Amino acid sequence: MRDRKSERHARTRAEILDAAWETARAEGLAGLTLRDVARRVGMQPPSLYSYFASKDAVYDAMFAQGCREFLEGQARTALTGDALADLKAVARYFIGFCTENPTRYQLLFQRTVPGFEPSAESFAVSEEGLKALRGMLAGIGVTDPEALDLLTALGTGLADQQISNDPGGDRWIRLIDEAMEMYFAHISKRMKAGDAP
Amino acid sequence: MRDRKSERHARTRAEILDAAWETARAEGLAGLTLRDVARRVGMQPPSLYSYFASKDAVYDAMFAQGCREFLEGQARTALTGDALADLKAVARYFIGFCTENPTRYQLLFQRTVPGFEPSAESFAVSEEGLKALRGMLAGIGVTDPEALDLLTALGTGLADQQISNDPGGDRWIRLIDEAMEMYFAHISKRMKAGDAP
DNA sequence: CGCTTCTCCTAACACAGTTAGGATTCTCAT
DNA sequence: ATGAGAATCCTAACTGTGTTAGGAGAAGCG
Repeated sequence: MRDRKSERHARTRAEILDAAWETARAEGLAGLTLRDVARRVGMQPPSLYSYFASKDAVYDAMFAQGCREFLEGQARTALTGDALADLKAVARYFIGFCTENPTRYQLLFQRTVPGFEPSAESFAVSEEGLKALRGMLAGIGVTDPEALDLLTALGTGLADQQISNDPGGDRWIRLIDEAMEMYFAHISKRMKAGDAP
Repeated sequence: MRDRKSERHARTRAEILDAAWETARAEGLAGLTLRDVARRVGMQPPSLYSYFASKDAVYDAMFAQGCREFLEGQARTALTGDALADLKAVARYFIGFCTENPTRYQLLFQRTVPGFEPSAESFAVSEEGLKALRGMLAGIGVTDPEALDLLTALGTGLADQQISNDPGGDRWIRLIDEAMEMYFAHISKRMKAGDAP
């Protein structure tokens, strides 16, 4: 039978989470206030504690939700088999995801919230996303951990820069393409050199 | 004549700043508390307001000090004239500076403190550091803004990754070298291609 | 209908940054 | 040396934060 009680609970929880995202986008991640969230959903602040054990639990739920969104978008990114083109597509997706919602990026990848650390549960979701990303790259032929680190550094660096400079601009597309070409040339050369003796 | 009054003021101010760095390193940047700083220097919290107008002013002073430290170290980085070697040296200095004191890096480059934005004055010091860095790179032959963005992204990405993975390790030296070789090959190719028609 | 459980409330606490206002002490020209 | 003036440092108190305690009322289910 339908469990009306827990359905209602989940619905309210989602409502609170939405309100939390609203405040976070408006006031910044650190500017998020339980009192503000409560006002938005028409409750008194302590009432939120029926749905989240603490403010950190709210951040944690936002984190997990962000990871899930990342995964969904990732699954929609079509690959062609052309390594360089796919590399560009993955990078574009990643940086597009980051710039689309800087608050979310900040929470997921910059870990900029004062004392917050994702719970084991949420972290697992995050790991799943990374695994999928790594799978994509392996499909392209990038498996060397050092090369992967290089690529990761390039990706997060570009995203950071993009967000702090002109989020929403499109100069970054050129920059990403250039970066990926640079990276592709590098690993191609290395693979030709035959690093596995 | 010696102005004993302002000397004493400056001395106490420096003392407070040191205490602030101590707490920041121990508790994290966001965990810095005026009450904690006051306890460390043997004062009551409100007394700090004779030296700093607000908590943000403390962050601001820390920011400016960090920038000055960056400049000093930068001036000590000797260049040889060999472009690739110099590129590596600059990158190593940058990332060494970042990993040496992650708290300082966080304040200077990640801007992770809740509502803090550096004042115009402190920001000027920061700009001076960037100008010097840009000068170094120009000396090596890197002036193309897009190439510079690419390099910046690579540098901050590597620093971020290094700090969150194994600060103090030395694997990053290899990674930096590899990154700089990759970057150098890229701009060399581009310059040969003759991007200036 | 009656029992249980959940929801949401008010009151209050601890701990931030910060302000007000007043002793005390230091500095320096007279 | 001494008194005016300024700087230092204090206590008390305010606002806004997250959070806890405890209870009134509604919702759901037999």
